[in-house]
Amino acid sequence: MVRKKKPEKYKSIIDAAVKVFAREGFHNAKIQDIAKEAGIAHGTVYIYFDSKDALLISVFEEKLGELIDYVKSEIEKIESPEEKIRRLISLQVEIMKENPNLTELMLVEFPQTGRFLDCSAMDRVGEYIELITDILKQGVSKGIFDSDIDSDMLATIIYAGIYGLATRWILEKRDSPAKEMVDGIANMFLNGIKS
Amino acid sequence: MVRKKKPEKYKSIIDAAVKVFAREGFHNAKIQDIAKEAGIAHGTVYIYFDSKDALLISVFEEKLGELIDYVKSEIEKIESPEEKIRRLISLQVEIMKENPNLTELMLVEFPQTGRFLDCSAMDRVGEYIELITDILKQGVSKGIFDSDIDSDMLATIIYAGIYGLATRWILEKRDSPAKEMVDGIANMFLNGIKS
Amino acid sequence: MVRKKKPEKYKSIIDAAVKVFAREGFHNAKIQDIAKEAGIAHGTVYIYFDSKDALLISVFEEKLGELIDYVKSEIEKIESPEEKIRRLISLQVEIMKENPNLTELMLVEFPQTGRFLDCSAMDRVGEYIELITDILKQGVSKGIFDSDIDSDMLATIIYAGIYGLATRWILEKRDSPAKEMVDGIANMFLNGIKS
Amino acid sequence: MVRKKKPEKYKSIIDAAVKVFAREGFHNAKIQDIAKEAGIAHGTVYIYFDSKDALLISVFEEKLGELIDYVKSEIEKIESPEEKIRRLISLQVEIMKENPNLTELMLVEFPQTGRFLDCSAMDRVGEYIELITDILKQGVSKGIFDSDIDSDMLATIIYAGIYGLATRWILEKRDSPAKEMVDGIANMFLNGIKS
DNA sequence: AATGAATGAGCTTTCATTCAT
DNA sequence: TATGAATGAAAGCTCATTCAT
Repeated sequence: MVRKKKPEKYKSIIDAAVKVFAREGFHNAKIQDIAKEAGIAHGTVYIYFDSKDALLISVFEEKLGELIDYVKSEIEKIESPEEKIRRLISLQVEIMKENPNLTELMLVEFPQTGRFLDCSAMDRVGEYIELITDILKQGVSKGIFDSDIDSDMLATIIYAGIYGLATRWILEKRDSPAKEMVDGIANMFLNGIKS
Repeated sequence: MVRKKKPEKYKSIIDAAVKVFAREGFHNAKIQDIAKEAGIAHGTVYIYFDSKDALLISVFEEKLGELIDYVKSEIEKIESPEEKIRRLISLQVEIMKENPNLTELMLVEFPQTGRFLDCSAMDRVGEYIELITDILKQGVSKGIFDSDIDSDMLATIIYAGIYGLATRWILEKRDSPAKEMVDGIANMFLNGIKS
Repeated sequence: MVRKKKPEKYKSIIDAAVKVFAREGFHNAKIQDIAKEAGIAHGTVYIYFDSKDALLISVFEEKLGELIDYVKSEIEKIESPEEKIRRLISLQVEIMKENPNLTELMLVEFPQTGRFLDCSAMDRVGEYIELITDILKQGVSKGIFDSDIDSDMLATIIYAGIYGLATRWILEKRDSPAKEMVDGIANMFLNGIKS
Repeated sequence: MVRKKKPEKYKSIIDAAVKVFAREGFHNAKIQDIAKEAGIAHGTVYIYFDSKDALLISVFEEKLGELIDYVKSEIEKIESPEEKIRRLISLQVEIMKENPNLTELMLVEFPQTGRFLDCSAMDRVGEYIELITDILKQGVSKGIFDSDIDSDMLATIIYAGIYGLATRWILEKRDSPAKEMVDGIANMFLNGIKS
């Protein structure tokens, strides 16, 4: 039997990269470390990825895609725009709790290193904001949200709020991002826009 | 606080570093480039700073301190908590517009690189959030803001919102952060918390 | 000489190696490329050859041997020493035209890389010069060539001339090595030595 | 006093490179070795040369230029075309004896590695052949050389002969390239073309 | 204080070679 | 035999830092 290039190894390198990039930062991370984390020889990394940069891009694309798809699928199950917003925020926080390394990478490393890379992952962020915009528009058309709001702008603000909150949480290594904080941010946003 | 007045060259290196770190990112920035930007030989940098890391820390401390002091002094001139919040947000945006390099550095490089540095600059951020907390508390005690709010948490959310908004603005290289957006974010926050 | 008949795949690897070594140079050539050229997996190369070096040596020995045997057999058919020299030169040029890759390898790669290899192929070159020496000696003993000439030295010069001419031809990627040039070099050599 | 980038160091790296490239071959030569040979740190090489390739190109250009200029200046002192040819050959042999490393590099490494480099040194070779062509043309116009000869072609043959002879000499590590051989090759060429 | 040539640790990347299948 | 994923030694190159001037 002829073995195929194992996709599990691809995944395991991505996962190792998430850990090491998050722990060390992209520039301080050594391919050697990632390989060690994945339990393989460092040369093997180059069978699956063209370069360290390419690995980072793949990490972003794979993981960001996964997350956004997950959030989308969860949001679709919900009818009420208000609940969608609450769910969006709590989902984000859940994800943060369960994938602190990945979150750290996305929030801290992606903006810094990603901007020098020619990378489609940036577009996924736009996609995510569109998701929020759509929810807001639904809410407006249903008369739940104030019709004065600029959905695009507000979507950005909400995204930014979650993003910024998460960043602070990450940077301060808080143990629990507090259910209260989720509700707090959700309430504030919703109070601010409800008609 | 006593601060020895720094020589001109010290300042010019800091300013050059702000530009180059923002342009290239900390890791890609070369001491050589910073020296060139400052119009000096690269060896000279080491007369004023112990290392590249130390230079980055000094940049953060000097500049972040300046900014926070400026914001504080502006806020103090205002009486109304609501207006203080509005002013805070618009100041932040003003600063962003006038110091895009510095803003970029603070928002994008500081979180990434700063966390590996043993650095007092982090504390200044806390100071800034306290500033917001104090405003909120004033508003609550004056009956302007809802007494249910958790000032600490909300301060973090507001800081995070501004931070996140700014980050997106930076990353998307928007030409104008839109007066509307400033009002939008201020209104939403204030609507959400006003009693 | 006893040579075990080599399997087809052995030959095909040698031929692929000639192409790839000539095209890329020995050091730039990858075993992978040679395998691809031969239509096999790169691991298979190591079933037939111990190492990349060994493959190069085999290429030299196989191909140089073939060529020298061919030239010898052609020369033997001719009686006149003068004609033998002319034939020798024109044969060399013919071979060059028909096997540009191999010629390039022999002329350009062999001297450079070959000298680091412990390799019997060098001896075949000596054999080739002896062939020329013998022709010259025959010519002298028949009174056709000047008896003053030092056959060994002259053989080297003639070999060198052909070699050098060919090298220039190779390096300049000339399309036609010009019948005239063959006659020119032959005439000059012969005029110079005829008694 | 401000030190300038020392040109002696540039020269010493070139000279070290000549030795090491000749000894090891370009691909086997390590920058480390060249630096050691020059008595400097390996990083220093990169102050003077952009890359290993660039170093090789510089070696070719510097040294080949020097040699050709030297030969030209010597040839100009001589009146008789016949003597010019003799001098040319003996000069080449002299140079070979005095600079065996450089000769080896020029003859063995240049054709092999040089062809992959975008390099003006190739042109200098053409210049050298033109020098021979001009001598031949002078001889023809003075009635010393046979008017039937094709100067261009013959120049190439003579160059090739010297080149090829030198190559064999190099490869066989002969101790003395024998005054006789110089005369032999000169005589043969001249007998072959004299009118 | 200022300069910039020199240093060398350390990293990414390549690819010949191995070996489990 | 044949395969090709995996290995890891080895080398080019960078750039923060030093220090003689």
